[in-house]
Amino acid sequence: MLTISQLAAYAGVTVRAVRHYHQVGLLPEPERDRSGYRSYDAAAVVRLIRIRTLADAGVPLARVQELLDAGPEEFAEGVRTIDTNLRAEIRRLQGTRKRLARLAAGEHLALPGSVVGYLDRLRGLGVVERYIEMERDAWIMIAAQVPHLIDFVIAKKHEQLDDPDMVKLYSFFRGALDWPADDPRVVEVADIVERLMMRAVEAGEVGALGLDDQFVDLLDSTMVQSSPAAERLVAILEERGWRGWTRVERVPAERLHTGLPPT
Amino acid sequence: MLTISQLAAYAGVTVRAVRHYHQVGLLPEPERDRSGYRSYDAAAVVRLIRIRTLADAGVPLARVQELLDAGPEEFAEGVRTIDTNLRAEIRRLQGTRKRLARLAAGEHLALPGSVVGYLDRLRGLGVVERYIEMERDAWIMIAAQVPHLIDFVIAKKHEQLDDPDMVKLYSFFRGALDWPADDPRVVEVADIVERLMMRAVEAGEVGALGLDDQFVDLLDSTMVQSSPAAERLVAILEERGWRGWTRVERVPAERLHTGLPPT
DNA sequence: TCGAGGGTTGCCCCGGCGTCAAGGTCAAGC
DNA sequence: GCTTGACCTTGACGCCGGGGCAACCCTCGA
Repeated sequence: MLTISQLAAYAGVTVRAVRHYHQVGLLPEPERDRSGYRSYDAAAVVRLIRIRTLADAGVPLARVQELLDAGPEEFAEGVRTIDTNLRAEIRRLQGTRKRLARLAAGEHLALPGSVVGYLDRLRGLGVVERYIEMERDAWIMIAAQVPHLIDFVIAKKHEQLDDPDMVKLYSFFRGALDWPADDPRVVEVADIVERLMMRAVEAGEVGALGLDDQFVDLLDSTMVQSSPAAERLVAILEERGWRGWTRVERVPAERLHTGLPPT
Repeated sequence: MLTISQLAAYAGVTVRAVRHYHQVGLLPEPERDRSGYRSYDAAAVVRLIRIRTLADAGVPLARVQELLDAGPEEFAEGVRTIDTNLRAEIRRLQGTRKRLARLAAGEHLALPGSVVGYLDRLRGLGVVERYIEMERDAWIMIAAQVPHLIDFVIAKKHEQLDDPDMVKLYSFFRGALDWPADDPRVVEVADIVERLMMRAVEAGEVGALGLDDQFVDLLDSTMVQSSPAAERLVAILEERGWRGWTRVERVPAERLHTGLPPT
């Protein structure tokens, strides 16, 4: 006969665990010897190893109980389910490994791939990292608010970037953050933006993304505060009858939306 | 800005979990709007997704805290460790799947492969299943008591089975369980056993496996009670000066051990 | 104006043991 | 025979990562 520690060691569990199984009724209490020690037979070994095999597979002890006391067909059915779950868990862990590797590589897991690709395109245009980071944060917020629209919106932005005027506008973010407010080039940029806005209105691109007003204000104020030149740019446009940036309005009447302009 | 449910949904966690992270200080409490609602920014999204990536990898929240607040090299080192653990966990689960399949197939996980092979050899000799089951239980107990010796002992048993006399002895368990006690063949078997024991003594095979006396008694009594013929066999041997079965003694003096005879 | 569907805090609950605490038993060595 | 140290016993509390629920507040659309 076996002592509890022999039993436990052979099955690869702790003595504490075996007693726990007694407590919850999963393993029947065996006979005791005259000193009160539990004394186990082969059936206990077999049952304990079955318990551990199932428990190692992540099966809750209560379910282990049911399975071991069930008929062979219910048992087989249960094991199939467990194995399916195990496979799923293995795949989940493999996915986690990939995400972990991306995290370690400094990738931005908070953004869908489409947005990352878009930001890379901006980087390719020479846009400074400071601006990219602002825009990235904005996209994170947008993706969180309207995740189902994000790929569609990004596709729109890519289309816009095919317009040379839009590329010129982005060149504003290549060095313009350092321009003084009275730099004459700011006026040139304003002209470009106005042309873009007119075209957007003509194309009927007056969508509402469903972003809340507060957030739009936040994006606009981030833009305005990013540099004196940016502040000036927005002021010029407002003089010409365009209010806002993220969501542009023609003052006083029509509410326009350019399909989500930069920050 | 995001509400807690937008944040939670985007990161794929529950609202409850986000609040839990606030409680344990893992995610800083954000600003509140005028109605007291939490209001999240992009940094919170990034942090939450990092938390989840690590937590999904099985990292305890306290360790997640340390990692996220650590320098890049400590972070990288930590991630390496986590990934190693993940790989180990995946391998563990794959092993569990195999064991589960064996369990479902009705295999005896409680026995090392060497013993299973030995029992199969007995089956091949035509030994009846009733006896095999008795012997299997005995081997489970032996394996549990002296796991480090089991393969060695089984190798010995295989050697013994190369002896034609031993094969004849096992043929006893092919039908002899049904023999009457006064069957003359029992005496023949006793002769065979005696020859085997003599040879074991000559070969100096007088080992002590370290099995406890109680257990040896149990095995012997199981043997004796298995059939009238078995009882008779043991009685004959005792008359001739051999006591015991599992651990044989030459009466009155030398204590012999045959290298673990059957049951 | 009202109800549905958010949000808030606070507290208890779970599984699967680990970890004491406070003793009893047993074999071995002196 | 006595001590030592390794084992055994029961019982109670601790741990993690939240889930669930109560009871209330806030906001928005019909």
